[in-house]
Amino acid sequence: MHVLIIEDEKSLHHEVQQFLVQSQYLVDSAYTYAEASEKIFVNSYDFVLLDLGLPGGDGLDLLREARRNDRQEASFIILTARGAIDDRVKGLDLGADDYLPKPFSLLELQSRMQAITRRKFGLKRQELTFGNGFQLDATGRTLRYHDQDVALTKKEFDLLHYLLLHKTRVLTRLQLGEHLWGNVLEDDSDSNYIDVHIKNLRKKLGQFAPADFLETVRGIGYRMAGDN
Amino acid sequence: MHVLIIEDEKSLHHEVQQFLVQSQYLVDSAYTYAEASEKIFVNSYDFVLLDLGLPGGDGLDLLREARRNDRQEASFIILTARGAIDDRVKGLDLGADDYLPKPFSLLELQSRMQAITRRKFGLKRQELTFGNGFQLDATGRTLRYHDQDVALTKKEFDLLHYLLLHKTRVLTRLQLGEHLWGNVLEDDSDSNYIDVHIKNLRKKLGQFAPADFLETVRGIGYRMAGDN
DNA sequence: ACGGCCCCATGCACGTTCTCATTATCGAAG
DNA sequence: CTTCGATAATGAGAACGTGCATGGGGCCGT
Repeated sequence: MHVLIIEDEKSLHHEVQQFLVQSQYLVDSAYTYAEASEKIFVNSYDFVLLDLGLPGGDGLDLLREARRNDRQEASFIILTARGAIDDRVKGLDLGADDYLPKPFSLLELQSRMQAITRRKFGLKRQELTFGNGFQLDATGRTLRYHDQDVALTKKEFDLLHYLLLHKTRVLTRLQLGEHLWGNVLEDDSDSNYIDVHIKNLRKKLGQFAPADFLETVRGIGYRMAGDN
Repeated sequence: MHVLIIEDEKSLHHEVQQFLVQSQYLVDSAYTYAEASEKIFVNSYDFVLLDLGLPGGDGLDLLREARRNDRQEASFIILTARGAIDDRVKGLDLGADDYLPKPFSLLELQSRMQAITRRKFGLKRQELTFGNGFQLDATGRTLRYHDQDVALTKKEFDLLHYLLLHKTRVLTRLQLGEHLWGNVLEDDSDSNYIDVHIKNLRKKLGQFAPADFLETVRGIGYRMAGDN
């Protein structure tokens, strides 16, 4: 999951960053309006944490811009100073997904992000199931097949998780690269490392059950089949 | 175990503090509302001892704030003046775990804390068992393997105890650092002292039985496996 | 002052990720 | 049905990152 932190206050920024990195998110940083604007335009994120009191411009403009051309599918969480109710209302009007009054604890941030993810993908529980017996727990970062653990590396897990969230949708290598590796859009790297990870994933899953649910869509990308 | 004492009356505060430090807790202190508020938001605790008659604000607000979308996983124990029944009721309503009418004995405090710990982790007895023959007694701070004592240092014991309480859950170095060393998040110490303690622990336990129940989760942290 | 414990620095070992060369497979066109 | 170009899968190994082992120094309590 690719997250952008927009916050000018250094220590808070750093704290949140550390926490998210530890929690296995892929984190980008912006400290000013200009920086944020560029990154939002160039990259594609799953979450944007947006502080409003930015040097160089009104943070809400960023949200407005991003929502206008829906190239940015990120969920926005607004970080407001305590009591700035106006900003909250305006933010939610503009399509923010949630707001978080400062000061907030990291646990709270985490649970909001999880809640948003669940809402966004219409999940009821934290676990994702697929392929007749596999069960992925995003919080514990574990995968099980009928009660036995399946050991995956970090990248393998992230890849599987992302495919699973967008089940039945075809994901291009570009999209996977952006959200899981933070690659910029245009670098058409002739590398095939995503293919390699797909292969490794199939191999590991294949030890338990035929991994035909992870389909190749020739010329486009990969896709996780829905259950039947 | 990380404890925050919120109490403005100096001598009582000091007395409790001394006692808890002696009992091998990791103790933080707050004497005012503002101080308490900051510490609660920055750190993560296992217990918060909360006096309600605070200078600078109503202590119940702290509890309310903390409980609003699980900001803190800490257990709150409210310290009430004798007879202030209203506060007790309000406190328990807001999700306090217990209350303690002043004056109270330190032994009583200790037994309440132990009771809460047992409740929180669903334990019936005081002892935690694991790895086919090990038995950890939290009160006596002793570890035995089939009736023979295993000598552990303070940090080794605390580490083992904490992992055991959260059995099957992966604990990051960050979490261990916060709860056992009281580290704040931002010091990104690239130190490996937690690894060292893990190693020493494994070595000591390994003298009695294979210590494979203490698993490494690469890139994340450590985890105590459940018994089979 | 002494001993033990805790923290830190270093070097090594191993697992993970990525690159590259090669082989297999697909799909369109003849 | 066959051929051919494009695309994907594979295997091997290089580069990188992370955890583990070890020993020394400093700090604390006795």
